Amino acid sequence: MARPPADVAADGAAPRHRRGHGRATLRDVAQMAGVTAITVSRYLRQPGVVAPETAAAIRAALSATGYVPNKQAGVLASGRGSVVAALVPNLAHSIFAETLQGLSRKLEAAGLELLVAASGYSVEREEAQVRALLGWAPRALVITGRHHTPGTLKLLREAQAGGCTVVEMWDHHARSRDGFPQVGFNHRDAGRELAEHLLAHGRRRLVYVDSAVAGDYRARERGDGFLAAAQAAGAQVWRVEAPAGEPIAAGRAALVALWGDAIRRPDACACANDHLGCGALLGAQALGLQVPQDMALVGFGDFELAAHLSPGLTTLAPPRQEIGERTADLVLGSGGEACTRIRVACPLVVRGSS
Amino acid sequence: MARPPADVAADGAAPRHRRGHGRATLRDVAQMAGVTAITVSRYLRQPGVVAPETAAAIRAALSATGYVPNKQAGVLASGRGSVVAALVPNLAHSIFAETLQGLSRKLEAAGLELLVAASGYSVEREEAQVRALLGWAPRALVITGRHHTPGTLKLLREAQAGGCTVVEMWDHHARSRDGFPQVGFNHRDAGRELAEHLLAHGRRRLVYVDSAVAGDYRARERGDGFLAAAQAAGAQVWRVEAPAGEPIAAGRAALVALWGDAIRRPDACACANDHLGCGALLGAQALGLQVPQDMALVGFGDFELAAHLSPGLTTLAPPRQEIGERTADLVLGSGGEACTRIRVACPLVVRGSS
DNA sequence: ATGAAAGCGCTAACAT
DNA sequence: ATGTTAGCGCTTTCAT
Repeated sequence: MARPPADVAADGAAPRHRRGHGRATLRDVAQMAGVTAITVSRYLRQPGVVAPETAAAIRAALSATGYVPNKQAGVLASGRGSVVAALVPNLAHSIFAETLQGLSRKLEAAGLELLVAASGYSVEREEAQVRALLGWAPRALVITGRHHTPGTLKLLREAQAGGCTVVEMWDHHARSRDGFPQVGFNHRDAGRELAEHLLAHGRRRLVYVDSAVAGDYRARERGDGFLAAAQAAGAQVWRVEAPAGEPIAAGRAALVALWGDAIRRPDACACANDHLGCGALLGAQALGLQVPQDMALVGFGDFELAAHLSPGLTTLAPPRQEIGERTADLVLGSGGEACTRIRVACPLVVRGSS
Repeated sequence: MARPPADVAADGAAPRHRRGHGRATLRDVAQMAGVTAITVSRYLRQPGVVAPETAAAIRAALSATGYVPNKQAGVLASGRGSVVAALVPNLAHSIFAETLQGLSRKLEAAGLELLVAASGYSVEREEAQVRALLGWAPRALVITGRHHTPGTLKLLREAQAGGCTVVEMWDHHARSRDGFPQVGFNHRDAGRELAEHLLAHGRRRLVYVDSAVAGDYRARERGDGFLAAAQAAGAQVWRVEAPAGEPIAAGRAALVALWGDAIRRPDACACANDHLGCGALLGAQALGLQVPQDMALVGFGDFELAAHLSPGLTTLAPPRQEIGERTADLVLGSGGEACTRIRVACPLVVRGSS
């Protein structure tokens, strides 16, 4: 243990209780090395500026004490933090988890740390989390999507004004009202692409199975694009909502219900995501349908399962990790300051289901 | 000394160098409310102790300024932080992502925040990350597994001594040399259980396909348990390593190689994880084998894919989210201080592949 | 119920 | 190349 018992009598006045948590501080290291705190501080940041002998003494003291710098103090004193805060709907969803992994990897290389929170697709929770995250004075705040409460927007704008880089990921919109940097793709266009694919294959009775998750507006927008494109082509098209609950089972149930409706039976079905899509595929097979002959199926997300069913599920493949990496570039300022609205590709992956 | 109000109009005289990042502080709020900073601070923490009128004035000032408390300052002054740091091998692996989601959800409810990092299965990177994370004086440090470098162990012990709760998750060992709280299950036992299942079904030529990831010692330990149990039963058993690269393809390749070896062809194959296992299953099907007649297959992890192939892959289902939740309980001190070594169940899920 | 003083551990600015 | 001083924004302790 490095630190002498709680108080020092050199002061003359009665020392108050020491409040620290007992770990070695810069002063402890400095005393041991026979210098003052600022010298150690300087050594830590630019080892070159201290004299070689001093450096050696400091190195010795550093390892003898097992010194770990207190970052809160550093941030407070310097005004610049090394934390990046990221807010996603759910940490476990593979698309966001992979994005965070990409983000984390690049940030780590730059010495930044990642503070995360999950909003559960609720904009109210999102606002509370943004407030809490901003309390750390992060260097950047990465948020999912472009739909936020007015309160959140206010917080984001203030943070931005205070020098915090704000990035919206997983979306891309040419005329976004708030104007934050973005890294993503347009979900309306994505939905449109799925419809056009099905139309090109001769489908004329299209249905969009929407997510049951209330706050998933990106799924909703894909549906909007899907419906618009199908209507523009003069095809029949409508939208249903998947039942709540476990998404693969929900997709299955949705498909069974759709097929059961003899009056308005679709010949193609687009699902809001690949979980629903794979469920629908499994449901179709359970019903003995031929996919894609009886029913074409497409999804969104390119989840792992989609590639390994047979037939495979046709889907759109967002570059999950790349979104995180490009976001990190933006945060690090190495992405080219010129373009702060990055559109990533979201290619169609055609498999057997369509 | 006296800091001019934040919104000074007559700022001209360059009032010292102000180092703050311009956001409203407690003092700004206090001035506007006609009280001092400490009163606002108290109001924030225990609204009941201030007079109703004062409270009203403070509330008004709070929302007028859009005050966001600076947590670094709070932690520094109070000595108790609200950050929990978590270190996993990879944020994108579903098992860890779900654990983090469970952890995050429970911590959020308690007002704690989550700082994450990914070690990439490297104990050296782990040590660097632990050092960096401890710099935030976290209330708790959650780490994956019980194998660490001596340097990491030293850091962990010092942190623990300084009041930081240290938890090892995803492992459980009765006589762990370092003695940190744990939340997990024993991987040797898990491997043994897989072997016993296969032996009980009459298999006598068993192979364990180990992970190619160098630092995945838990996979290695499952293999140890698997081999020990098979040997104890007098069965033939050996271990191979999956090829490096994308794990489903690797599992496939491993199975093809195994079947191709006519001299030592197994009748059952346990894979280090379900990615390899599903790959092996797909490989067996590609070869035209009957699963499980020609070859029984088991995996580990209960990844989503395992349930949806046909036949389904028999596997061990670790309670991924529960591990995060129980870890949170430990961190929050609500898990019952009595037992700091929590063993969670990891049930065998028998499907068609065995 | 509110305030004043002190200081958490560190770094920016201004010395030397 | 190293030290001194002041202060980041907040909360503690001790007063009123």
